Amino acid sequence: MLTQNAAPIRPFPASLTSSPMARSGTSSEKKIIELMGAPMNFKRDVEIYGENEPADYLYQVVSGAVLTYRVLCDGRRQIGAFYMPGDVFGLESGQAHVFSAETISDTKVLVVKRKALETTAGRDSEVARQLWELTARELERAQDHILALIKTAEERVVSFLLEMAERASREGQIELPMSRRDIADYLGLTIETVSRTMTHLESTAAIELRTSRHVVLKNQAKLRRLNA
Amino acid sequence: MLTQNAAPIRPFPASLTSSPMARSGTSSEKKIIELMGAPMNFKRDVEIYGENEPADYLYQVVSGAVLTYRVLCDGRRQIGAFYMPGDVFGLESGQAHVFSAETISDTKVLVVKRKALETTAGRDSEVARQLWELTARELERAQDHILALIKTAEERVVSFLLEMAERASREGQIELPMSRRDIADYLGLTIETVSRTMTHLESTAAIELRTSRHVVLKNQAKLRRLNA
DNA sequence: CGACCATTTGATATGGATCAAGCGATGTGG
DNA sequence: CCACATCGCTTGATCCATATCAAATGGTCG
Repeated sequence: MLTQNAAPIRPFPASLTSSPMARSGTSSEKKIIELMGAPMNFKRDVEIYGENEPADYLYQVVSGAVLTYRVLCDGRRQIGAFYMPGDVFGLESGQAHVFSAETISDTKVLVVKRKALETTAGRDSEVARQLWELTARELERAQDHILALIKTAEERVVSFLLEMAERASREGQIELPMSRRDIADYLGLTIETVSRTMTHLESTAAIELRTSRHVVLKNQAKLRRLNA
Repeated sequence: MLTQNAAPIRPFPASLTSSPMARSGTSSEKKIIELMGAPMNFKRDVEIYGENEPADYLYQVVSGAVLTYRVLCDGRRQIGAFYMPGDVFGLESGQAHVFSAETISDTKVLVVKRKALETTAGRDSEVARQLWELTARELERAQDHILALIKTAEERVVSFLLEMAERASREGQIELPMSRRDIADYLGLTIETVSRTMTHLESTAAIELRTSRHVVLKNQAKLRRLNA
């Protein structure tokens, strides 16, 4: 009945002490993690961190994809977000992670020690601003997610597709890294409903399913109308 | 079919220029707005700001209560959050508000010009940290809200009651400032379902409804069990 | 090629929405 | 101060979107 998978393998790079570099007038956009991060690789379906573990690191996806989730006592799983190349995850206000994070494809990330960042932020207001902005963007994403969750099944699926299109498409073609189960748990639906809705969207010529993971947006105007 | 009400009256205090004060090593916890804020009063059911208006101010509730919401094109309303005394709202990452804010009782707030705060944050890392923390807390709240929205009706209502109990109760007695409609739009349910669920919780002795707005938590253990 | 897993499709069940009264508290005008 | 109108809440009856249960299909990897 549980939705989990993933063997918990969680190696950390030995080389992650407070790096003593870069603190001058770094006004270059979104570069903190790029500058300070240590690269790390994960296989697909591997846990990067678990709920309740200390939130000591911040991650940026370089390639691949990651999702975060929480599980209710009876096994229902809520996916918090999907992270694609460029996205930052691992931000938490408290000391411990509220979500678990796991890869959905082979993934390369940059990792930064959170303490190091916060220390730097104390000195460099530009770094502080960037951290704030990351959190604010994450908040905005969560708010959009909330909005999606009050919609009908079809609207949720459409929001999802449009969101993915914005983030991971090449001219209306989306290559979904996640399974139907993941999509369902993100949207608060069942896999059957997600699947049926996709099929229905295809039958109305709004999309085309080259394969179950490869979606072509045939009629974006229509999709936007369906998005409520 | 629309859920709106509230006449849009939106006065701003003339006295809100970047105040030139307080910038030293203010390490006093959560005091930025208290220090810099100008008091303002609103009657009940009054709009404080609207979606798409410039997000120039930050607010802290002193007394009363405020809610934020978005409306979909067909009138469905999603309430983002309820703000009680001490809570800060109006934080936005972009230049414009994504939510509207309106009072649900006569309300006193403290108002700070956002630019002033951000300028201060550029100089004072403590202020920057506080701004960040506020945003992070808001994010956490949104994430909990998401989790609530995948649950059953009863679980949603219970989460809501427990949340309110944490924030606005005196020994298990909650005085709800919001209507059933507001609760329903917060939880993604109908007023009928909220009402029925409350009645059902009362019939199982989990709560007592002194009046429709005055809830007594009779059996918190049971409620917590029902919360999933 | 065969086993396995993800996805789709089909049949049925159900939780919550919708439609429709009733009821009780609050406020207003006579 | 009371009669009445109003509004917010509750309760009841029915409907429907989505869940659940079940099976078929298809794609992938040894």
